[in-house]
Amino acid sequence: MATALAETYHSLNIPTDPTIVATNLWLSSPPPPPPHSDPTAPYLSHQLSPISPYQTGSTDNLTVDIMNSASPHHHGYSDTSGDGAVHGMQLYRSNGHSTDYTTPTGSLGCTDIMTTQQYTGERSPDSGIYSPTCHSPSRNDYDPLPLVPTCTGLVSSCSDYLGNEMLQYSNAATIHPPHPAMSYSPSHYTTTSMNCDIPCQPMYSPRPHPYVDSGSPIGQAPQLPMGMMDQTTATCTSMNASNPIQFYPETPSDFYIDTNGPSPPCFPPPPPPFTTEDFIRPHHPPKPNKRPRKPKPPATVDPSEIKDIPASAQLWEFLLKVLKKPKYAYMVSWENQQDGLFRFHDPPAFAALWGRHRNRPSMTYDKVARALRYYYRRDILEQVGGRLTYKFSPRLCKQFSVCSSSSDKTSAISSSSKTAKK
DNA sequence: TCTGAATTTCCTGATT
DNA sequence: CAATCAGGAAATTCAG
Repeated sequence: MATALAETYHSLNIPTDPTIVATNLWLSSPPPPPPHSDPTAPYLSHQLSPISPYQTGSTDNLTVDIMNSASPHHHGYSDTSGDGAVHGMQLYRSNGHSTDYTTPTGSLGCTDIMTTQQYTGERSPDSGIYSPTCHSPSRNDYDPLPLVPTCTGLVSSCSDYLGNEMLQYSNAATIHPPHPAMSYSPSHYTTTSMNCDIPCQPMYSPRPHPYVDSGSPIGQAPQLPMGMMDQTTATCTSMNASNPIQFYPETPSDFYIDTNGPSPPCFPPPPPPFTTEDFIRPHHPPKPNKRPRKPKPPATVDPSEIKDIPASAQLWEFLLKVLKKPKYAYMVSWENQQDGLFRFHDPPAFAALWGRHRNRPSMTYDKVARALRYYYRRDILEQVGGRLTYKFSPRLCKQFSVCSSSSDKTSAISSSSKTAKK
């Protein structure tokens, strides 16, 4: 793939750097920046990228450690650059839940996540190091999922969409195609290949953000903060293998970002990927009791979020699959797998996941819960006392071994459950 | 086209 | 007070 990239560069008369290797997205020693950048010039490897309002410094090779934290809502970030700070990361969380984030420099403790939270950096006047700070933007000035429409820097190997109500992590910079005429497919932002011949496609369709009332002057997703990448192996695979969440190493290996001061933009910004309307909470006027149903939106290209779960899977089957995937454990996880007891930790996130699986964008936890309650009478679930806690029935657990980690016979109950009395 | 299963949607009321 | 639970009722989707 490096050969293909080199050929592309050669065809565009773009110098390549021999130190670029397939698994290295970033270089450890950026060359000096040019004296100025020409927006019309070809993208040279040493050109600067635009500086965003959320400029940060160097970027750590972040480890998102959800499973191993004390709380399922706790996310730890490792300081792989070893300087005592976690750099250049933005965290987007829009599920409305309070979360406490801890970094090597201390607890950040953001609590208001009615809007997307952003963790941005502040440069220390002494050390020049950027340290994470917590920024909870107001409802009218937050940054709604800026990565989504630009699909820049997507690493497909950890590209599971965690969703509208879920978490998206980014490091500090944005990948840009090396030339305006080029575009990247998300699938080619792997650690081993880049290709420019497939049109860039947004990973997610633009969607209304549930936490914006109106009037937000959002026209263009802002560029993500830029910073010098101080890791040479900041790849998805370097993350906690049990929690391979979506990750956007934004800077291709052949770009360098100046952290020593403001930099002029070196290429035209991408077209506005969002409109204001994309982020306005859909208005729900008062409805009569018997309301006309909204027409179902056209099916997306692939509504199934988890590829190994058939779109026709029932909710309980979907649940079992999700429960098997550690990366979704922050949404729902076993409380006692032997007993079939599980608990939702992030109900909106799971609802969004289920909704996408079924191409139901308006899915909510309330609806999921209603569907789950129907399982009581079908002896698929049984009632337990705790909030957000459900339990697969002993029949299901015993008969189909779905509650132990041994075998997967979930397909067997599909047919049998169809005979259950309504 | 019809039918039934499995939700999905909306609702009211109770509980935490 | 908000979130969640419980369950009724009706609409929707889809497979057979």
